[in-house]
Amino acid sequence: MEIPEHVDRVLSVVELIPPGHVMSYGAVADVVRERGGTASARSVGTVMARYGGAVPWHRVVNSAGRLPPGHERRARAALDAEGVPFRGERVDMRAAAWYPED
DNA sequence: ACTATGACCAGCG
DNA sequence: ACGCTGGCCATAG
Repeated sequence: MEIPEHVDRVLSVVELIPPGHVMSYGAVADVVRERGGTASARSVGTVMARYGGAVPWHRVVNSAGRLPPGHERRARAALDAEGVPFRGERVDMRAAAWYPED
């Protein structure tokens, strides 16, 4: 099967996220655009839903720090193991949010 | 916490 | 190319 270009761009950004940190869908979209591609928060979510299995998808959360619907359990376990700080059910974005330097 | 509205993009006919 | 639809969103009220 065929992997579209924009999908590859999104996935390569997600791969950059270091363990112990997270990025929001919107932030990933921003980086993709900085890199000359096109993306929106929602399109990133769609890509993750379909092709996220090959990358650290659990490091991508929404801007409120909520985990992806249907994967809360697994994401929580993975993030927990990496030492990502939580505030109740949500990731503490202030402490865990990450953005690439260049 | 919940709803409503906005905005953007890929997929499909 | 074009319009339509829906999405693991964002933000304001």
